[in-house]
Order: sequence, then C-alpha cells, then structure tokens
Amino acid sequence: MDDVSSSHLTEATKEKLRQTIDRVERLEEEKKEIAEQIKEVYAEAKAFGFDTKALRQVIKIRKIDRAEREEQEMVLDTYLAALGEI
Amino acid sequence: MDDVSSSHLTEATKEKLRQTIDRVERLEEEKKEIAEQIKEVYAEAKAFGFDTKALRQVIKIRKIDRAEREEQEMVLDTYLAALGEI
Amino acid sequence: MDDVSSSHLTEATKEKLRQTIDRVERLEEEKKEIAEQIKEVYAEAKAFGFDTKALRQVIKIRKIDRAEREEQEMVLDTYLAALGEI
Amino acid sequence: MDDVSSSHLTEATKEKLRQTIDRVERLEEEKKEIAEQIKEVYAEAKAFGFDTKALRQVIKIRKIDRAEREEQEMVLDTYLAALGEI
DNA sequence: GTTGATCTTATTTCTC
DNA sequence: GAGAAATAAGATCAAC
Repeated sequence: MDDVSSSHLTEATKEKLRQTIDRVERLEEEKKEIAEQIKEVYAEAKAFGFDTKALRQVIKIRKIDRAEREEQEMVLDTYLAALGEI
Repeated sequence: MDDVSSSHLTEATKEKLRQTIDRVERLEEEKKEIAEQIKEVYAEAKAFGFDTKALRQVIKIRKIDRAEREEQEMVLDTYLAALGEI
Repeated sequence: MDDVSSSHLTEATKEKLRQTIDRVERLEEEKKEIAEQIKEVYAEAKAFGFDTKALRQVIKIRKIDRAEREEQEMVLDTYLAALGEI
Repeated sequence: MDDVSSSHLTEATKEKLRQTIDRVERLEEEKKEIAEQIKEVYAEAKAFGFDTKALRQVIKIRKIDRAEREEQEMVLDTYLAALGEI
C-alpha cells in the first residue's frame, strides 16, 4: 500500500485530491450547461416551426460526412507521407 | 404543407436554419472538448498515483449526496415521518 | 457473409429466430402488464386521497437511499476520510 | 388540509401508505427483472450470431404492424357500430 | 391546447 | 471490442 491509497495522506496529496475532484466537478457542471444550451436551441427551432427530428438527422449526417472527409484526408496524408519517403 | 417544411424556403428561413445548425454544432464541439478535458484530469490524477476508479466513485457519491440533499429539501415531512415509524 | 446474415437461413436458424422474437415479445408484454399494474396502484392510491406526486418522490428517495447505502458499503474509507477533513 | 396530507395520519392511513409503497417497489423490482431477461435473450441471440440491431428493428416493425392492425380493427368497429345505429 | 411529468427507447460513453 | 452504464430523445399521458 502506497501513500496515495493508504489512510496516511500527506497534506500535499490531500490538496491534490481536493483539486482533482474540484476540477472534474466543475467540468461536469460546464458540460451539463452546454447540454442544456443545446436543448434550448432545439426548443427554439421547434418554436420557430422546424422539425427537430429532421434537424437532428441533418446534424448527424453532417457529422458522418465530416468523419468521412477526415478519414479521406487521413488516407491522403498516408499516401503523401509514403510518397515523401520514396 | 407550410413554408418551413416545404421545399420552398424563404431566404430568412434558410438563414435561420443555417444558424441553428451552426449553433448546435458549435455547442457539441464545446461539449466534446470538455469531455476530453475531464479525461485529461483523470489521466493526470492516474499519473500522480490516484486510483481513478475510486476517484470516480467518490465523485459519484458526492453527486448522489447532492441529489439526496436536494430531494430532502422538498416538503415531504409528513410522508417521511409516517415512513419513519414503520 | 455467413449463414445467419445471408438470406439463405437453415431451418434451424429460422426456428431460432422465431423463438427469439417470440421470447422478447412475450417478455415485453409482461413488462407492459407490470407497468400497468404500477399505474393501477398509483390510481388506487390517488382515489384513496394520497398525493401521488409526493408518493413518487418518497419512492424515489427510498431508491436513492438504497443506492447510497450500497455505494457506501464500498471500500472508499481512505478517500472519504480525506474528504471529511476538507 | 385533510387527513391524508396532514401530519396526523390515522393508523389505517399509515398502513395503507406502507402497503402502497411496498406494492410499487415490488412491481418495480419485477419489472427490472424482466428487463434483465430481455437483455439476456438479446445477448444469447448475439452469441448465436444474430445481428441484434436488426432484431430490434424487426420487433419494432412487428409492434407497429400490430398497432396498425388494431387501429384498423377499431376503425372497422366504429363503422359497424355506426351501421348498427341506422 | 399547451406545458409539464413520466416512461421508454436509443444512442453514446466509458470501462474492462 | 464487448458489455455496462449514463445520457439524451421521443412518446405518451395527465393537469391546468
């Protein structure tokens, strides 16, 4: 059993622990807030008359498209790198 | 079929659509970045010697505790009192 | 493409498929019935004069309490002790 | 404030409350068990080589089909009832 | 009739 | 990469 997992933590270790928990909790809070903002955007769009289901589909497709484009760029990079080595 | 769901969108509607998609995509990007930051904090903690599994449990318990405290602030005294006598 | 995902299924495979679908559908039916029974219990309680919203909260709190108790049975003494000193 | 929501509950009311909570908790437990059984069936099917995503689709479609058939029967009933009144 | 609440499904995320 | 857990979405239903 080492210092960190034992019940005898140094002050520095305890401080580190406190900081770590604090940072995670803050970040999770921020993440939650952003998720709520996304919801609000959809609610607004719905109120405007958009079909949110279709909207979500569009955004999903665009994400897939980006992923595909990135993949293609990666393939291109690989070829270019291979060419560079010739 | 109204303007919004038809294929004949006014310029204003198209602009609104573009903005909506843009806002959602930005927010999702932010959310993703924060999720990555959380991962980094855990990775750092692990490198420091903390047991990340235990760390996650601590954070989870603190969340449950907060939830419980919030629930208990509700006006349920009567029912809880009755339950306490069981 | 293997037998299972191809359009040429053996009799045994088709039978297995039928059984699987059947079992899931039966279980979902049972689940639905129980959900209805829960609804009935709440309806009955409401007819008796209970505040079902409060009732649901009581049950939710009892669930949180159980979850908390289970969490706390975990070996987290060290971290909790450290946190207790904050 | 009536008896049920006041802090002065009769023994009979408390007993009724206890019973209600108990019944709900039991039913929820049963429901949870059935949900787990459904999971197991899917896990088994997957181990057998079935594509569970497709399987879920099939079951969903069958559910929609049943709903449609029932709806059509209802429409038929309505017409028959209307005819009966002539 | 529109918001709010609940319940279920689906997807994503995380861990092992 | 498989399985479990968390989160989010959608659907449904009641209440005001």
